[in-house]
Amino acid sequence: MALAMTSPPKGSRAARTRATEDRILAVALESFGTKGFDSVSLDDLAADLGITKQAILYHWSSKRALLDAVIDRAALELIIEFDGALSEDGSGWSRVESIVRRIFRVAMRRPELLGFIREISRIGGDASLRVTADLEPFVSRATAYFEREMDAGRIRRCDPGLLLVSAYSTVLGTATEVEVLRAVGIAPTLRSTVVRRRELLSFLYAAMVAPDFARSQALR
Amino acid sequence: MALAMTSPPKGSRAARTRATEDRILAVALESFGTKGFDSVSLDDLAADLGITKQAILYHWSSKRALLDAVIDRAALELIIEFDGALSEDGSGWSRVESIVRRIFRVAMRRPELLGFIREISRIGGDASLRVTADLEPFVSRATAYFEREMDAGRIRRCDPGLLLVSAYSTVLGTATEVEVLRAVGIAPTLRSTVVRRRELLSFLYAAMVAPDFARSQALR
DNA sequence: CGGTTCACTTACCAAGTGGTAAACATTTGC
DNA sequence: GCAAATGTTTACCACTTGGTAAGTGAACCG
Repeated sequence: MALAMTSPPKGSRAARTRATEDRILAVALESFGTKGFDSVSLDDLAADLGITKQAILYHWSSKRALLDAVIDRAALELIIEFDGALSEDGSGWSRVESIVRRIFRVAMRRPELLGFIREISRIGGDASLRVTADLEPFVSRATAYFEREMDAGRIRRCDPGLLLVSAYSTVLGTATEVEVLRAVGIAPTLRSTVVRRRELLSFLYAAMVAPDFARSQALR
Repeated sequence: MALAMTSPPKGSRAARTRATEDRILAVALESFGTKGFDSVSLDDLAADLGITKQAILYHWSSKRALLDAVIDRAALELIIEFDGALSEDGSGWSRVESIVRRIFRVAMRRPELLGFIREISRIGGDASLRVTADLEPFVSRATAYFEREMDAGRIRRCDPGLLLVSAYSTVLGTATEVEVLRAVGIAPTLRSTVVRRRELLSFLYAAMVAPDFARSQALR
C-alpha cells in the first residue's frame, strides 16, 4: 500500500539505514497486528515498502528475528502511550479516567498496536516471554499506582493485578471487539464511539471507585 | 496429535460420513481457534486427523468453504453453551452470576472456541458477516433479557448492547488474556482461577447491579 | 583518487501451499 | 451379483514461502 520512496534518499548513510529499519518495523507492526504474523509474508511486507524481501533479510537474519524487533518496538510504543498517564496530576478517579481515555484513544487510533500484543500472546513461546519482559517495568508501575490508590481509599480494595487486567481487557474489549459490537448492533462509527466511552467510564467508575469515596464526591 | 482410527469404521455409510465431517470440523475449530486460520494448512489438519488433505477437500470444496462450516459450528456451540443460562430460573443477579460462570467455564475449558470468534473478526469480510448472522438470534435474546432486568430495576440502566459487550469482554479478557495475566504476575493455575473468578464477580456485581437494588439485598 | 564497506538487488532454491485428476476400495440400490 | 455412487488415496501441479549466494552501485575513508 505504501509507496516506494520516489525522491532520492537523504542524510548520512547511518541515518538512512535507521530510517529504513524504522519504516520496515512500522509496516511490519501494522501488518502483523492486523493480519497476523503468519498471514503476512516477507514479500507482502517488501511490496508494501517498495523494496525487495532480501532487503528486509539484510537487516534481520530471519522473519522470526524481525518479529522480535517488532515486539520490542510495540512494547516501547505501548509504554510511551500509557506510561505518561500514570505520571499525570489529578486525584484518584480523574487519573483513572485519563488512563482509560488514553487506552481508548490508542485502541481507536492504533488498533494494530493492541492487536499485535494479542497476536504475540497467541504465538506464545519465546515471543510471549519477550513482550512480558519488555512490559514488566510498566506493569510494575501501574500495579504500584493502583496499590497506592487503594491504600488511600480512593479505589475499592482488590487484587491490583486483577484490577489492571480487568480494566485493560474491558477497555480493550469494548474498543476492539468490533465483531461482537457489530453483532450487538453497535455500528463502529465515530459518533457511537463517544457514547460508548462515556458509558464505559461510568461502568468502570461503579466498578472501581470505593463506595465511601464515591459517596463523598456527590456522584462525580 | 489425534490418532488415526485403528478400529474399522462402524455404522451406515451416511453415519460414518457424518462422523468424519464432525471430526474434521472439531479439529479444524480447535486448530483455527488456537493457531489461526492461515497458520494451519490442510496438510496439518489432515495429519492431525490421520487422513489425507484430499479427503477434507472432498467434503468441502476449498479451505475457505471449510472455514464457513467451522464458523457455523462454532456459532452453534457458542449458542448451546450460553443460551441455556438465559432460560434458567433465579432473580436478577443470580442469573447474571450463572451466565458469568458459564462464560468463564467456556473460556477455561474451551478457549479455542472464543479464540476462534476473535480470529474470524480479524479475517473480516464474509467470514465476519457469517458469524454475525449466526449469532444474531442469541444476541437478540440476551439484549432483551438485559432490558427486562433493567426495567425491573435489578440492573443499573445503561445501553443493553454495551452492557453485553462489556460483560463479555471483561469475562473473556480476564479468562483468556493469559499473556497479560502472566505479565501482571498472575500464574494461570487452576487455583488462581477460582480466586480470579470470585474477584471478577464482585467487580461485575458492583458495575452492573443497580445501587438501590443492591442496598436492599444486604450486600448479597 | 581507490579500495572497502555498506545497503540493496537479481537470481535462485528446497519445502510447503491450496487445489485437480484419476485410480481405488467399499457399500449401496437394483 | 453387479453396476453405480461414495469416500478416500496416490500422483501431480502451479504458486508461494522463508532463506541463500552472488553481484552492483553508491557512500565512506585513507
